Amino acid sequence: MPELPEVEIVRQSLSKKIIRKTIKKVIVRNRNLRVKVPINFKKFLENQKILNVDRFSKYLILFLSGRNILLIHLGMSGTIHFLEQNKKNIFTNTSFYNSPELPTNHNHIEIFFDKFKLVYNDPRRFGFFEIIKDKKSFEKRFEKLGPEPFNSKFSTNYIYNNLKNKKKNIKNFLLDQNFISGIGNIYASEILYLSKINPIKKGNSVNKTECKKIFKNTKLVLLNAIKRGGSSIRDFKDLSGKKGSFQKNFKVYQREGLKCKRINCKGIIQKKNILNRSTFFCAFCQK
DNA sequence: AAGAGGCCCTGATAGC
DNA sequence: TGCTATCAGGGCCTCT
Repeated sequence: MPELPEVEIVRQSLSKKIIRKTIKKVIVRNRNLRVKVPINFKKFLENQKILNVDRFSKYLILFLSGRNILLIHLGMSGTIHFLEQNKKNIFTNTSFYNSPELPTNHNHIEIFFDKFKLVYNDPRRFGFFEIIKDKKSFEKRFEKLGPEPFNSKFSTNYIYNNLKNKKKNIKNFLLDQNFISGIGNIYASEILYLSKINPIKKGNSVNKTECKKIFKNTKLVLLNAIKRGGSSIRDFKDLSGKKGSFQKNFKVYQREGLKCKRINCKGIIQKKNILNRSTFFCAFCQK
């Protein structure tokens, strides 16, 4: 479901709720996520205080007082719900990302604090929870991943040097987390549109000027998305204003058959399957 | 070794 | 109505 901007919005909302709070109780209702939830998962969390909520790429990183680290990945369909406990001890939903009401099914993990709880819901179960026990394993966990777009390691030259001898198409490069971390299927299409590059263009035929555009537009698109609270594409029911709104800024994603938004461009947005992921682009202005 | 493709899983929607 | 097929915001593993 979420790409870097959406996970960042979750991180921000979570921070406001749980930093310096202590986990009272944990219920695991279904261990069968993408990675099996460890059998002693509760032990690692209960009575731990949340020191900080960080994020790398699409991973949420919760630093716990006992020095363990909880890693959360939302996969394609994971959502975290915040439920407040009222005077009658009934939990009522106050969701913060993309999920107006707590669904009845697929609530796999519940984390109780004083007066509220977090519920992890994930129909497809591509998400996962992981406990990391020390700093070394923590660094190792992310060592194969490429830099985030905001990291100084990410630069025009970094892009160019990685692409220059490669036959892989540029769309798949942007989705390759070992090259750059945080871009997903929506933002890859959007970045290439703004950069006027055709998604099927091979790495070795992307020139330096184009790399510069990718560099600039990657940061632009992700930062704008964060500014607008991320993109909400599946949940159209909620009107509470808690949804992200970047979907209104999509130039190509889910715009198949519609006119290209570039001024004076006569192109029509096309949809093409690249490595089994839908890719949207304007063949007229993306060369 | 790089790169293509399959697979994990459920739910919504389209088409017959 | 009730089937089947296709597609979803991700990432890991395998095969060539």
